[in-house]
Amino acid sequence: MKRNLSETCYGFFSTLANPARLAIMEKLRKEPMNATTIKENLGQEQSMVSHNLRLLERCALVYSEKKGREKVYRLNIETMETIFKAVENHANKFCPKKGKCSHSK
Amino acid sequence: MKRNLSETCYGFFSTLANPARLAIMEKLRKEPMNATTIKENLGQEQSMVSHNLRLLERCALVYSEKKGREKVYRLNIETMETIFKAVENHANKFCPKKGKCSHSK
DNA sequence: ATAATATATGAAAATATATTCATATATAAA
DNA sequence: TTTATATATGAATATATTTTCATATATTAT
Repeated sequence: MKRNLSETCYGFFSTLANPARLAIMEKLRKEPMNATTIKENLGQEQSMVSHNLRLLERCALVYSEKKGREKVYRLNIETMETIFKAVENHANKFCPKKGKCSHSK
Repeated sequence: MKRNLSETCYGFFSTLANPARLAIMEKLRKEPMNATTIKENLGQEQSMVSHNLRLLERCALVYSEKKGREKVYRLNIETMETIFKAVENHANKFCPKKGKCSHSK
């Protein structure tokens, strides 16, 4: 399958490059959860959660299943475990101090 | 080593979530290269290349070695091959059409 | 020394993204 | 069938990031 890697990566990484969405992903890594529970657990605005879940789902980083009036989200474990582990390994091996690789100007 | 995964991921992904930087990474994936060659190959502004290489290096996604007045950059292959392959696999498996996972509003 | 080349830096301007607010829709409970 | 709950949507505002420009520094060649 012929794809442009840079473009694919841009979609992928920019979907993940957001603290609120990453917090959601970390929650979902533990267990599936509906949108309201996510909102309550993380103290995020309802509509922000909804916007962000849509982006995550579009990129197939999470799946959802409708359960009555709720919508239960779960992580795409196959992709995300690989990615989380790769980032963890990278950080442990190459980023000596908290904050080094992060967002100090 | 105790780290906050979300924060680590945020630094990592936001460093990668940029088309100009990804283009650099794709070039460096082929072979090491100095900043001027990158600039010429990609037609990017000199100072933008410099700013972006600094971000990539801070996050240890690339390394550099000074060679006279040039600076030769090379990919952190260990990390980046894993990541690129994971994204490629994800896209092939989960993102049926060009543009689906990408940036259509 | 002087000029040329490679890279770096900081700040301003341009652009993109996130967040909130008001409101809509859909489903279930009373 | 009215009310409550869960989620979605669009547009306005707030915030963050990127890009460019002017200029600085460092190294090599003349």
